[in-house]
Amino acid sequence: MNLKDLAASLGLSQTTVSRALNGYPEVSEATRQRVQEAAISSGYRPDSRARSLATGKAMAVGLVLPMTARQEIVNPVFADFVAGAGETLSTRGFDIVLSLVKEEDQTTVYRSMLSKGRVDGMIMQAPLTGDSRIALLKGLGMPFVVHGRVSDHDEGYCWMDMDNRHAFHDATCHLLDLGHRRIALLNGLEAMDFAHRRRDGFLDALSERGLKTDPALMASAMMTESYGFASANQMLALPNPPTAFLVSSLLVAMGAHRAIENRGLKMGRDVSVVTHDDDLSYLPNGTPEAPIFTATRSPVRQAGNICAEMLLGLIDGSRTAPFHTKLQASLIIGPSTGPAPTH
Amino acid sequence: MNLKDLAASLGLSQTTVSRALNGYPEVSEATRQRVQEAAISSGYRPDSRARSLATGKAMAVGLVLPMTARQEIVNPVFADFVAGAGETLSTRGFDIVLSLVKEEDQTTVYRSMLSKGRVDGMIMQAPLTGDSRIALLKGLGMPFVVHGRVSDHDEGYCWMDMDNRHAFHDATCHLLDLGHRRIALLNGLEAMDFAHRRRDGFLDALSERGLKTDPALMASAMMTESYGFASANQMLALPNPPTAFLVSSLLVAMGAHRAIENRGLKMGRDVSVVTHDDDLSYLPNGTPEAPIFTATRSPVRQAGNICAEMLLGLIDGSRTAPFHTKLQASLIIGPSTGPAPTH
DNA sequence: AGTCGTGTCCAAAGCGCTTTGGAAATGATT
DNA sequence: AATCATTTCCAAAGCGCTTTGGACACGACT
Repeated sequence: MNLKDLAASLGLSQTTVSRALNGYPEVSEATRQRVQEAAISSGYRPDSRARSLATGKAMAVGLVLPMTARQEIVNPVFADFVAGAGETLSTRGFDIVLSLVKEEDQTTVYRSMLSKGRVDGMIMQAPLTGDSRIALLKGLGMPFVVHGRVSDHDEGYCWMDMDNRHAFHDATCHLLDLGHRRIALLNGLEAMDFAHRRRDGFLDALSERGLKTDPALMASAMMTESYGFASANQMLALPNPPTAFLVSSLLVAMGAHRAIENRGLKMGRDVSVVTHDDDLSYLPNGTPEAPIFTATRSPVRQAGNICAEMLLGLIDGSRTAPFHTKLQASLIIGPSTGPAPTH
Repeated sequence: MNLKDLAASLGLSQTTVSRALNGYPEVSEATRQRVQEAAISSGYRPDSRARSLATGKAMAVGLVLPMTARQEIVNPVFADFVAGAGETLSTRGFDIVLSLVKEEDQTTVYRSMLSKGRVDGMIMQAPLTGDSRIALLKGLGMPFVVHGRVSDHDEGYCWMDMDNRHAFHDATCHLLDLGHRRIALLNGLEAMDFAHRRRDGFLDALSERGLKTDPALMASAMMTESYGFASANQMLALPNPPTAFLVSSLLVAMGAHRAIENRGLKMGRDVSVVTHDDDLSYLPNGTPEAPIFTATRSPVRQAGNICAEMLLGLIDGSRTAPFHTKLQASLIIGPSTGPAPTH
């Protein structure tokens, strides 16, 4: 059943039926009523392609996310981010078209987006340092928003980012204020741009207080629980072990926690831990009333909301690129931090 | 730059240009060469809507996933599942259109899919017990595959499922064989269909050996680390505590592990733990050589591959619904299980 | 009676592609 | 030289919608 058939069955023109269905005023209320009923009872569903072709609007946005084929790992924040973006987009009638991009095949990059008209704009997630995909997106001449940014090149496009540098700077200061002097950094893969910024925040805070960094207390890897366990365990075995850990994700913090307990130490008393918390729905940091870890929190779901909102502004023309949004993480104090032990 | 312009600039007809670009044989190699070069240099990108309208194929599949608005939780396996499905689909030129469906608004359910032509088929994830969405999908008259199934109604549509009942039956037997008699079940939300099946497998194994179940040793909730910690902790405090835990997810198992260690017990010696492991990329169960937990493993990413493959078969007509795929989990033996302590 | 809105509807022209049913040119065969 | 198959190309008809530019009827106002 298409519009033509529906119009014929009603003895009306396609124009009138289309207008009746889409709420245009040039049609009498009685006719509109009649048309709507017929549409429902006949199970008429408009063809989105035809409509999109006629209107020029796809009513969809593309979401491109990297899949490093080598490591076969999927970004754990993805689910919550997409939930946030989807939430915002669906209230405005937009769909999400996923584009899983393997890093290496730059030729077929954005294949789905390569054919025109599928989406009205794009959101890019998790840029790497010096990510070339941004230039690619610019070349497509389509509105886009980046979740995160590329350090050496953060102008000329829209991005939304958490202030990673500031968050880790503050977290480090918090530990320093508690008297900690040997602070370890368990960072994410430094190929990711945000990890870069976090390290900078950490290092700046230390050098502001005239402290030197110990390379043995800095690790960087994919953010898994096992990594947290192994590297914390190793650092705690050093002759001069750290009294505090600054950690890049809750999962890694859980590993560090395990390593601490495993050595008969108590987190928050013998060793302090501050972690970043993306506030993933399936990985809560305890409860709001009783967090497990002291954390710099920035809900990634909200980031999804904001990116979507920004992109929609770009698409409907109410805003023009480039503009940016920077979010500040909030420092949540939990029982995982305490004064540096004195001995 | 559209096909018409491109054809005009080459002095050819649209027909010929279209055929040259799409690899039809009715065009000379020289012309094809010329056309392809012109297409690239002019930055021609075909309009997917127009193409889709003309061919009748959308070259996209819809992925509907529930978002229980109440709990605001996102299914943690989603990311890996979509990675698997996306992997398979992208090699065949298919895109993924996401549809985040809030449970309650059944009216706008599959809004994106409600307008015709956007997708050629759909994959549905994480069905609830007695999920009404399956009837809805049937009504759309479009091929679809369900990841999981609905217990009381698993005929008449395509599904792919891990044999949850069998896996948990075997895991329970494994613990029974080790001499455990008080075994606790930390299950997922029993509104989820798979949780139902897992409980059945667990209960069947117990009753086969003539053992009764203790309601105090059965918990069911969203699968978070905190839940694992809290309920394991509570059960271990019972006058007659369990000697083994059968757990529904790695995250919950980590919480249980924490509770065990927290009480000064040692996992694998004092208390055994078997968990299900979806093999999520960002949440590995140790390493392949050295798993942390004894686990029933079934990679959800592979499930994504299979669902996509099934759906593609349905779409291209090489297979016809309904048919099913049932996967068996493999039992991985790790250090988290050992003989029941005797005292 | 003539004019002017105003409300209601329609025919037809796109949107940019694929595909059908030829047509023209070329070379091979009689 | 005439016939036929082959190769190479094209005009035009969709696909199903939106939207432009009227047409027509009707009552109101001069």
